[in-house]
Amino acid sequence: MPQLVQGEGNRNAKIWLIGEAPGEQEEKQGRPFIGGAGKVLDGILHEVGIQRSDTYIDNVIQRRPPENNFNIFYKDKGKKTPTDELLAAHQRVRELIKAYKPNIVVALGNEALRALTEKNQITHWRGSLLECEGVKVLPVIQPTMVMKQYEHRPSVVLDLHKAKAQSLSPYFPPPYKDNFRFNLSFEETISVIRELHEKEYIAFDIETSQELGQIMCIGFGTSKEEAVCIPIFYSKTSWWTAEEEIAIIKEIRELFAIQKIKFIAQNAQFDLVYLADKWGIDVDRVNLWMDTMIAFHCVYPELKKGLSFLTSIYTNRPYYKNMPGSGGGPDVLWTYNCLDTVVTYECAMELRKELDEFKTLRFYEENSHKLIKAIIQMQRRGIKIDLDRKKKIDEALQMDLEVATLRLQSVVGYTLNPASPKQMKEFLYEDLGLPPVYKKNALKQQVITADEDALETLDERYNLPILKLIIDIRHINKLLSTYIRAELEPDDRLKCAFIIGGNMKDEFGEEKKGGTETGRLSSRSNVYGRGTNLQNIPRGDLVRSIFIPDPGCVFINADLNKAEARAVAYLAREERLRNMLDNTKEDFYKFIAATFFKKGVAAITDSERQTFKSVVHAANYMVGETKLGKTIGCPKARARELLDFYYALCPSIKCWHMEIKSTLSKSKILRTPLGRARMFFGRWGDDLIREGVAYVPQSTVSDIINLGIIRAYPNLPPGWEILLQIHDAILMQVPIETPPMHIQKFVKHYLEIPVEINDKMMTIPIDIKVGMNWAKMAKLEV
DNA sequence: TGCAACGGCGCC
DNA sequence: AAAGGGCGCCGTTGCA
Repeated sequence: MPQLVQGEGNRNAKIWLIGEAPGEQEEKQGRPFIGGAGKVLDGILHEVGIQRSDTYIDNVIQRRPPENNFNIFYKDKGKKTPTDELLAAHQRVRELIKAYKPNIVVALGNEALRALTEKNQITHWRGSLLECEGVKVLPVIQPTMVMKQYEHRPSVVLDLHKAKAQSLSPYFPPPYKDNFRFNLSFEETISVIRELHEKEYIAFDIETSQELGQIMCIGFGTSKEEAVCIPIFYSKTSWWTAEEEIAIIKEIRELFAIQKIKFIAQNAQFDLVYLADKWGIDVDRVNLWMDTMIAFHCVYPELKKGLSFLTSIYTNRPYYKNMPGSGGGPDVLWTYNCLDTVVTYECAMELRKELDEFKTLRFYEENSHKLIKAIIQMQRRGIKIDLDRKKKIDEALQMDLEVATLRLQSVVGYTLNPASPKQMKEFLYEDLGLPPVYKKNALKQQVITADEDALETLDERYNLPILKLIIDIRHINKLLSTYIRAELEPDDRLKCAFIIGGNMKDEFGEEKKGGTETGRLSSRSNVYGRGTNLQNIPRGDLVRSIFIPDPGCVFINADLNKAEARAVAYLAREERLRNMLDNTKEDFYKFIAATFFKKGVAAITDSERQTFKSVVHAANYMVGETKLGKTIGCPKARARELLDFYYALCPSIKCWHMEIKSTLSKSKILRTPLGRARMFFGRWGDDLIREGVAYVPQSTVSDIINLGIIRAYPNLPPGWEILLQIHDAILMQVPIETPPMHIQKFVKHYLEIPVEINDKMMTIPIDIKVGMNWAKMAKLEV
């Protein structure tokens, strides 16, 4: 007879935790939440500062279902009709809540959510303050899910913080008194827009139709409960007459030009690009004051940053993205639009306070925020493409591909697709019977692979020229499909989107993680789905040669010299490394190699230099000997020796690693010299420390280059444009007649930025190159 | 036919 | 014992 697991703890506690059903361990010991899930829960409670003894913990169902399969409590497969047992269990929990009236009940998981509120989908409702028997209910993702997918943990931590705050009183927060205005006449619309002129803060949001490529409506929120929505399109036609539409858009354009209004948006890049493209709004002149997505991403880059997630953290509004879609008529879209703006307004105000608490508000304002407009212009401009050259390269590669494919077929005897990992593995490890080569996949599992490394290894060992051919075919495929055939804009330019912090892709507002965790920019295809990532264009001549400056211009490439190595030297207070980088006239990596081999710098070969470049990189970022040995092609012991040499030469590097570890263990927050503060949520361990070790110098460097863009952008002389940011470099174009001296002066003035790190000023020198296409860039001669 | 997961690969 | 961090895009595959 299965044992019932009774609730545990103090029923008079202010905070209750209700789970789904006991698991194996719970059943054995007759206590709730004591197995793996219990450990997870305890850890989070500890982190949040809730004593388990100050809670009452129970489950909806008190007996363990066979195989932990909760579905047995439903009569049908669709999980719609609860059995009598489940209904009784719902009743029991509700009666208990009614009798004891805790200040708040945390519903852990979908079944608890259902039992207390009859709602579904914990991932939607988590963090929303709901009600049961007059008591506050906060749905939270269940610890079991955190065990399976660790990335759910942060939301549980944040939600339990909210639960703790709400447990102080039994009262619900005051309800929102929403005042949303829409469905106005033309005259009312014009006058409403003019009323907006007097507002200090306005949150705005557009709803678009990808299908029509149109802005459907625009909403303006002027407090956390007041908003107006102005429709433009509905159901494939304009809402207004042509004259009215022109007049309204003109009014909106004027509104956005008012400098004293502080504009707020969630992911302003998206809205501003549309507003500029469709309505001719002058992005440069909009006084954007706060971008909630970018701000949130500054501190919490690991978390989702969609509006619904922010809403659950910074407001008391319940989840609202479940409103009916287009079937609900125009009012639904407009209400939704209004809600988005008031929520954005409230989140902005709360985020502001939080950034201030984290002492990173200034960083947000001076760095991330100011970057937004500069980046929008880069995205809108794009780069000119040499169409003739592109066509020739396409044809040549296509030809090469066909020849190589035919040869492959004739050797193999059937149509083997080198782009298919499945077919390749069968070919290598079954047909040819070669011993499998392994690698670690994204989940850190050892898996059999047929990647380029494996092909090269096998070719070396067994001399199989066919593998070289396969590598060639893959290269050509990659070049053609990813780069040469990237979709151009209607104006034949290649454009991309730069992402500062997160991006929501789909039109239902479903959250998609985006942006980098390190403060770098990322690049991808733009909001229209055209273009591609322009930060990973192959370095060889072939592809880069199709990128050309506009007529009358030349490309200027400005890159920060050994930026990350310098940052590490300063961050680690590694005097010798700092001195070598700042004061050694010889090549830095050759110098280190020469020290190791105890011979002159001149005698160092290129391959020796490359080896030590890898060693420095590996040692700085806590790469192990195995991986290093693999990268530079030497036995593990040799790699160990090289690492030890470097650590002995620059002993402070290891101290710096320890420092990062100690800071992370204390606060989970790392602060960079530029004032960027990030909270870490990862599982404690070496991976987390390695992440921290990579994060600080990486973000420092990208923040410096971005600061350069911010400083240069408003001061660009006529005809000068910033085209790309590639982590530690920027690509610009300038009029061809610009004197080299002028270029050098400008670049050094705006881009070489002294930064104080550990009481010393670090200035990363900039190398400037110039050229008529991106492949042929030569050092700028002054 | 559309979608998500995955392997593979380009860059810093 | 062994361990690199950070991105985005393409094609294939398997599932709905």
